Parts: sequence; structure tokens; C-alpha cells
Amino acid sequence: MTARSATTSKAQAIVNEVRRRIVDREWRQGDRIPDEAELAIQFGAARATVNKALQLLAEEGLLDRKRRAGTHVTVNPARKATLTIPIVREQIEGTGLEYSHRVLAQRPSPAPADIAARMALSEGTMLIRMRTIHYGDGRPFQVEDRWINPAAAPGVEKIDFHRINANEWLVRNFPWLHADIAFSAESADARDARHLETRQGTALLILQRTTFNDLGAITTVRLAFHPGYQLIATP
Amino acid sequence: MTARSATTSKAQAIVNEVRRRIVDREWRQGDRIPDEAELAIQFGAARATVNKALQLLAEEGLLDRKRRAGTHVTVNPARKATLTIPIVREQIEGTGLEYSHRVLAQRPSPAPADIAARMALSEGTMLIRMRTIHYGDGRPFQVEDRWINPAAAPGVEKIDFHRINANEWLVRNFPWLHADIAFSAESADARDARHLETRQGTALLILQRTTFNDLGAITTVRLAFHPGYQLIATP
DNA sequence: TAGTGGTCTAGACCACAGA
DNA sequence: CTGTGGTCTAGACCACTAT
Repeated sequence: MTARSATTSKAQAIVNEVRRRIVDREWRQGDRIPDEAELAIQFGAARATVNKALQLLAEEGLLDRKRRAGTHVTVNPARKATLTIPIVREQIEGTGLEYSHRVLAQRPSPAPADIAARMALSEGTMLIRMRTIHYGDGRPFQVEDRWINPAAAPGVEKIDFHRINANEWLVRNFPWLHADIAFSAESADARDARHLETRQGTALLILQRTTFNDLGAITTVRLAFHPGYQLIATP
Repeated sequence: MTARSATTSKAQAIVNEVRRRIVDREWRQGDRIPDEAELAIQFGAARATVNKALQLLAEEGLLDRKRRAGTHVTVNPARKATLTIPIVREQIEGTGLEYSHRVLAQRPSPAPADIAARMALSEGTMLIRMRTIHYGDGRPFQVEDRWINPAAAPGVEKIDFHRINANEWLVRNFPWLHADIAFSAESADARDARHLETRQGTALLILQRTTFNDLGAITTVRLAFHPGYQLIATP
């Protein structure tokens, strides 16, 4: 193992070295690698440190670990990607643009069937419906179509989201325990097109997210990004 | 803290309890929480165990941790989502469908400017260009447009991808060190539409991925999913 | 049954940044 | 300077599962 710099932890150095051995095919897909005790000796580390490193690689998908069977290099690694889903305002300001938003609607409304299903509520439950456009330097960045469940977010009825954006208020006040998140592509309908200042039929990246706390579904939201938007993932 | 079942680790129980305190707003956004030593006593655990739990919550975005300043509940948590990008064949077979694929082209071809840029190669570098359609029960699931760099994946010239699918061969033989992954939406062009048996202009979810090892870019691929496809993320 | 990973612990030292 | 998290260690016991 090459020397590690002072800014790299020993566990991280082991991660890097094991990854290198796999990438350089010193350890081939399917091979069994030495057990933790053996590697601990080879790397001059405690077993707990090796364990931590190998668990990271297993999470990453490069290793398969089983008690008694040992640790093997994954044959068909299904690698993972992580998406950070930032607060829209921070995302826009992060690119150096000036953030603004416009609330198009905020009103009580009974849940239609599809929304009720997503939120695991009965059809017709009274929710708060909001539509918002988020702008960067005055150009539409994202349109948001949101339903909020007052039963899981008490106090929401009293908030005026013209002043504070709903996402931020919810995130600050109602952290979630669980979320359903899905990405898809849809053609802009007339309303999407008008709000995003584009043509009807344009392909839009859609993010749908429903969040839950112990009182049930907090909110479900459909975010439509401006045409051409790319969502970048980190491996 | 409620009793933990035998199948939950002590660290995980601490994660759950801290998350509960945050969700139930016993600890509000911005609050400083007790330090590790204190929590270790409260939870009857070693500090290392508490440390592990709090690090998990920090990764999740719920806590902000700084030396000396202590651990605070994140004010605007930018929560993360994880996507597992499986082998297409496994993904299709996982839904109970029969997998098949058709290779439309496999030929040496010079890299055009955009591909060269993505792969950090010079324009005109000789690559292998492949187009493949992946089917589930005979219906198009995904079309793949791939460029492979023989310099980083030696031996690729000799493989006949009519027999084994390129993704699997690469994944099995050339694990990557780094990947660029992006999602977007595009309107189906004439070729996409023909291959996916849909109409031109239909919105398609696009995944672009470029992978690198220590020899440089291995491959870059554009995957276009069938219309209506939803990519599900796990929080 | 025995070998392997999973987890915990007590203690230690260190690195960083706030007071 | 000092309180806090970051990391490592040696040792221990446990839980799974391949043999």
C-alpha cells in the first residue's frame, strides 16, 4: 500500500488500495479476498479499521460480504449513485443567479384519486394545493405543484407562502421520516409550457416526491424542471 | 429510548431515536444536541457507537457536526436520494419479463467533439460505437448508444457483443474508479422513436454515464428509457 | 461445528475551530 | 487554550452459514 497523506484516514487508504487492486484486476470479479484478520495484518491496522473500509466498499457495490463465506469481489456490480436534492433557492443561488418565486395558487382542495393514493389518504381528504414557479434571474427554473396534508403538518393553514417558500417552510418545520422519490420524463402540457415559457410538448424532467412522518403523508410534490435541465449524480 | 429488537444494532437504535426526537421536534432545527460523551451515557453505549450513529445521521443530512462547535440539527436539510443503477438484464428479469437484446451496430468510429469532451479524449480518437436495444418480453425497454475506448478497455475489439451485452462485459471486466452520471429529459428523435416503438417527440428519460479507470475514460453511454418509465430512488 | 463478518467497548490520541 | 468530534486499537462476544 502506498503511503497515505495526513488528510486521508487509514480506513480510507485501505478503501483506495482495495479499490485499486480490483480496478487493476489483481483481484478479479468473483475472487475471494483475504479475510479481515489477514488484511489487518497486511495493512498494519486493527480489524475494526479493515472492517470499516470493506463495509464502505460493500455499500458501494464492489464487494459481497457474507459471514463464513468471506468477502468476494462482486461479479456484476450494480453501482449506486447519490443525488442531493437541494432547496431550490439554494440551488439557484448556488449557480450565481438571483432567486425569486411566484405563488400562483394556494387554496384548500380535496385530494383527487391519484394524489390520495400517493399520500395513502382517502380520496377527498382536504389538503392544501399550491402551485409555484421558481425563477433564476427572472427566468423560470422549476414549476412546483404541491399538495400539503394539514393533518401531518399542523399550522400550515396559517402560513402565507407568498412570503416564505413552501419547501423551505416544510423542511424547516417538518422533517420527514420516509420519502418516495421518482424521476420521469413528461411532455409539457399547456400549463407547464406557459409557466416554463416553452412550447407545449417539450420534454421535461419530472421529480415526484412524497414525504411522510409519523402522522402520515406530509406533502407530495411534482417538480418540473426547465427544458434541458440536467440532474447530476455523484457516484 | 424504546427497547430495541434483536435484529437492530445498538447504533441503529440510536439513529432511530435521534431521528425520532428531530421529527417529533423535541430537538428543533438549529438546536445543539448533547455531545457524544453525554449521549453515550444517556444511551448506555460506548462513545464510538454514538459516533457511528451520529455520523450516519450527518450523512443523511439531518445533523451538522463540527469539532468544538458540537452537533446541531440541520436548518435546511438537503436530503439525499440513492439510485441503484442495475444491469439492464437484471432489471428486466427482476420484473418477471424475459430479457433479450438486439445489437444494431458495432463498429470502429472516430469520436465526435461532444463524445470526446465527455470522455476527455481528443476529437477523432478511434472508439467503438455500439447501438443496442434491450427488450422485456419483446417490448423495447431501453435503447443504448455507447462509445467504448479500447485504450482503457483492452480486448474490447475482439468481443462480439451480439453474444454478451456490452454493459455486462464491461462491468465484469473493467470496474471503474469514477463516473459522471446525469439525468435529463429529451424528445424522442426519429431513431429513438423507431427503436422504442413510439412516436417522435415523445418525452424520454435519459441517463448519461461516463466511466473512468486509471487509463482514462472506459465508456460513455446514453440510455433512453421507454416512454413512461419511472426511475425510483431510495432516500 | 467452525470460520467468517458484525458489532460493541474502553481507552487513547489527535485535529480542528471556537472562545 | 480547550472542548468537541474523528479515528484508531485490542479485545471480546455474537450471529450467521458453509461445510
